Amino acid sequence: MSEIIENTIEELRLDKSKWKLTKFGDVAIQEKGKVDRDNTTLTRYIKGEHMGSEDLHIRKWGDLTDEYLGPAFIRKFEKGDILYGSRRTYLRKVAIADFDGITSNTTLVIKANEEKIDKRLLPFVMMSEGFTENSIKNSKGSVNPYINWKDIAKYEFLLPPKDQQVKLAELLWAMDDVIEGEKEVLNKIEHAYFTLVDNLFSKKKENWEYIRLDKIAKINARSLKSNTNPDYEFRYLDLAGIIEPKVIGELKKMKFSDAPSRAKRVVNDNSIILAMVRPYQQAFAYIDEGKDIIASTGTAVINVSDDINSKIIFHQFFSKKFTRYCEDRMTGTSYPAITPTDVEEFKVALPKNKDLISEEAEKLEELDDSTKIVKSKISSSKALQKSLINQLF
DNA sequence: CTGATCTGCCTGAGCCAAGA
DNA sequence: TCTTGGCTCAGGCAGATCAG
Repeated sequence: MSEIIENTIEELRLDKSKWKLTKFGDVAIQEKGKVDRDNTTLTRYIKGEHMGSEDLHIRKWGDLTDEYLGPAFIRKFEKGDILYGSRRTYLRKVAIADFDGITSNTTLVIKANEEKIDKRLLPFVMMSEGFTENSIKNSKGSVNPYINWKDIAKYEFLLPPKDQQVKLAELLWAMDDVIEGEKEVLNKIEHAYFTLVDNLFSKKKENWEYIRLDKIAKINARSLKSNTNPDYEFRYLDLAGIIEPKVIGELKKMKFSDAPSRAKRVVNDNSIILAMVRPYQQAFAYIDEGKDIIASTGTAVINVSDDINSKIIFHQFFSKKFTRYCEDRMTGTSYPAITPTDVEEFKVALPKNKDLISEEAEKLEELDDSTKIVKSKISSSKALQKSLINQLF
């Protein structure tokens, strides 16, 4: 696919001289239609939170009968309209409605002026860096920056001639199709993964044994002592370091003398790290190479004994059984957390047949790897689409 | 002294109200 | 009615404090 795009960009570059500097207000129309909520057949509404950043698709909505809805929700939108979140425009909330409904006064409802622009192309103009930059730069208000229509309408960009608009819109939507397809694949794989995890670990099974974790693993075995060399330099793994389940971000390098007091737990190779705070968020990660990583005391560092494939332990923490276990035990209202003791006492499931351990662990790893691959495909497809958008507008 | 828990600060985001 | 701006709530974090 990337080849097609390269070629298209090449082709367009030659022609860009024919593109016309155009004001956004000339190709887009702000819809201000209102809804009488007591007297309407419309049932769905869209709040800011229903729109995702950099996601053209509406995936969530509310139902009028659901719950109380603030009086600001009076704006009518129709299928095909573009919704634009006018508050905090750096969030890049641009979405296309695929049904008629109601939204609030702070969500702009926009229609394409189809005499000037192909309606399928307009949303991508709004996704561009230039458009977003304009919105951010012209936003008013300190607590809640927002953009006014007149400042959006002033925004100028290069508009291709109609025949090219059609081609570009087709290309961009084809890329969108690819991304949506990949997302669907991801959903399926993740579903398969969690189904397997729960089948293996959440149900009692014959020929499996249930063993306290501390019988087969060391938990928080090593801590940095206060007499540690102040110049000792390490990478610090705190809760912010686990950006999503199983994913470690860039870790800050620091010296012991500058480190926060909670930088204590020594991480080894093949360590399982569990964030004990808000365990339902599953900020759990597997560290292959743990040399010179120090974790915060908000985590449990688990090292499974060598004769057991530690991956089969790691994946159990993503089971419903473990989530429920945590929910039963965690304490604190604003800062719910489990303790190292809870981790020690958790009973892990292991097949009595040792061969089965590696076999199941491998299946889990395979699904996990596929997830990673599809995720990276999605992010590179998105990056490609984004870079095309920014080369165009 | 070490680890667990509390408290308060900061930020993000939605909602609402006053002013033009 | 539109524009502008602040209030409020919740999440997240980290230093302070507490308890064994």
